[in-house]
Amino acid sequence: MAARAPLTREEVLTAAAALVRQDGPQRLTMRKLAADLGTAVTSIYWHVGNRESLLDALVERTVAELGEIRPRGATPAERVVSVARALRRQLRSHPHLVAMVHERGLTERMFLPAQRALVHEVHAAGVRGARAAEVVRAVQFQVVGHVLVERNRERAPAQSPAEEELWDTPTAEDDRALARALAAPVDTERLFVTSVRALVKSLLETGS
Amino acid sequence: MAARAPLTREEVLTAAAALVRQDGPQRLTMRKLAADLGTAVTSIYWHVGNRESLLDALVERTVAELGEIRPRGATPAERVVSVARALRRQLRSHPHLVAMVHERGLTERMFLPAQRALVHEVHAAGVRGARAAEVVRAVQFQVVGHVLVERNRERAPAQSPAEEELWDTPTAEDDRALARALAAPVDTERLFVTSVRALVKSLLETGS
DNA sequence: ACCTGAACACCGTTCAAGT
DNA sequence: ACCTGAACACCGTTCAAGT
Repeated sequence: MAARAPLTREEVLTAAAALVRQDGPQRLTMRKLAADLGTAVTSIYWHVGNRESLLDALVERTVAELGEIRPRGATPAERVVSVARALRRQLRSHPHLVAMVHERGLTERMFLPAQRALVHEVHAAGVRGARAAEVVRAVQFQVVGHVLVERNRERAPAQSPAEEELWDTPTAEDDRALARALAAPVDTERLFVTSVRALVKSLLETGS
Repeated sequence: MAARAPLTREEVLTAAAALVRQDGPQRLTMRKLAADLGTAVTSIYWHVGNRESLLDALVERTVAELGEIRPRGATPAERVVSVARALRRQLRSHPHLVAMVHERGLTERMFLPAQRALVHEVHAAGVRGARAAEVVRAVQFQVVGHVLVERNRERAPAQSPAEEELWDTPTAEDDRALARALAAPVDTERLFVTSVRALVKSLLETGS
């Protein structure tokens, strides 16, 4: 039995990332992590401080790994929408990142990679100054909020009141097509694009 | 010392609600709850099953306590915005409800009280069927998402990169007013209204 | 500088036993 | 029907002691 090579901070982070990828941050325990690494629990503390700062470091690392965002499309509005879509795709490809960032109050962080691109496009649309800042922030809240709700619905338990009950005749006001549409599962991708497009259209076309 | 009156399910829920109101769901422990109630921990299990279903019941109870939502305003668009604002206000007056609902994957639940009102207004705007459902859902995701992000930012730790650094000259593209606006704290109420108004405007005015 | 086991102060939950 | 204490299998973290 060769003695274990000395533990490094990077090694701890990588093992923690693997654990989180499988089971989510909730289920990352210091003891399980130590077992995976083949060390004593207490060694981990020497390298990363404690669980809190371990998760901090993990968020930082994962965000840094997200690639740059390249806008696509003919008009500034289209390009803003493409930034929003790209960011959504990035976040969805790291499902637990969203939870980690949310739990740690760092939603701001999730949006940083896209901000530079967004500022550029809003400027290209001729909007500047405080108004431009408002547009950037509106898109930020829209995208991050949507992803949070989306992720949330995915891990939702069976709807507690059945959908049909919710959309009975009085609520739907005799609009059968509406009742049917609301009872059906949401096409979140489509809803996302529709919403962002609508938001951006209004915000970019309104005069100062 | 009079013997304790028999414990009831309602009593447990009320004590749990008080604990959650102060410290949030994270900090509600069965043992603390038992201590507050002056009973053995295990008595609680007899009345509410376990921690999971206790929190379920708490969410149900709190949502039921939210009042009805009355739309205000002259046009359907204005009235939809007023529903969104009312819902946001309700959710913000129960700060921990948002966290509980989110943790339990029940964001749908948060929106139910407002849905009936919203359907009515969208119909009044002449939008029906599947398109109407899309508008309702777009507003739903917008409102719930915004509140989630907002709550999240409020309990955020100190911004890890200082705001000024983020908004240095290259990123802000020589737009000093933009840099200043993005460095300043967000007026979330204003941002919320601006966003919802923009979204609703586009969605209600676009022909089918 | 790095690792270790023992120990502390917590958890949620089960269960047999009481009345 | 309702309550209890003891016990189980977990946590994160600290600390003195090792090399």
